[in-house]
Formats: sequence, structure tokens, C-alpha cells
Amino acid sequence: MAKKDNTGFFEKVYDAAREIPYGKVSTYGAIAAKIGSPKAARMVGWAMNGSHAAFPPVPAHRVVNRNGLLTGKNHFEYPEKMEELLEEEGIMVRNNKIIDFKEVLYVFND
DNA sequence: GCTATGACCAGCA
DNA sequence: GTGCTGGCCATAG
Repeated sequence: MAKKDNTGFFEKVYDAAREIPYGKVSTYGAIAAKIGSPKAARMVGWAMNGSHAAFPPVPAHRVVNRNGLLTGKNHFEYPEKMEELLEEEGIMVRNNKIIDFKEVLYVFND
């Protein structure tokens, strides 16, 4: 808390995404649940759609779907950019999917 | 104010 | 086990 009123839902998503530490990933549902809307997972994805305009930058490459699949890789500068970033952080990616997903999955603390 | 969309999730055939 | 449909919340037009 101790946070001023953000622009809205979007800023909350950005803030949650920035909470993800290096070498870790998270899911849309987890972020949505953290901000108080476990059903707004879709909105989370859409929020990330404008994450490129957010500052500080949001590590959207650390945000994947429930299956650990790089669903939003298509929205990056180029599709393989997401995989590169993940592998750069020590996260193994195979066929657009994160290996040992549960091991690199970051859990938010309330 | 209503309709359409969105990088999802869960249930059902 | 795989594929698809519905629902869910919030923003933009």
C-alpha cells in the first residue's frame, strides 16, 4: 500500500509485473489476482499491450500464461525477442514454452 | 451509455 | 487427450 492512486488497472498490472525478480516469471492470472481481480486475466494481457509505453519498462517477457506458454511473444519487437530475454535470464524455453515453469514461477506475496 | 476488444481461464463435447 | 465455447473484468471508440 502506501501507493497513490495509479492511473488505473493498468498501472497496477505494471507494478505487479515489475515485482517479478530476475530469472523468474509469472502468470496473468497471478497478477490479476494480486491486484484484486482474478478474473481480469484478459485485461492483464491487454494492459501489457501498452506496457511498452509504461515507465519504468515492464518485463512483459516474464509474464506468461497459465501453461507457461509465451502467448504474448507476438507482441514484442519480434516473436523471438521474448525467448531471448528469458533465456538471457537463465530461463529455458522450448518451442515457445518455458521449461521447469513451476521452478521459475514467481509467487506474489500479499 | 453501449458495443467491441483483449498477450486469459475453466468447463464441456 | 484435444478442441472449442462461454465468462470474466476493464478500457477504448
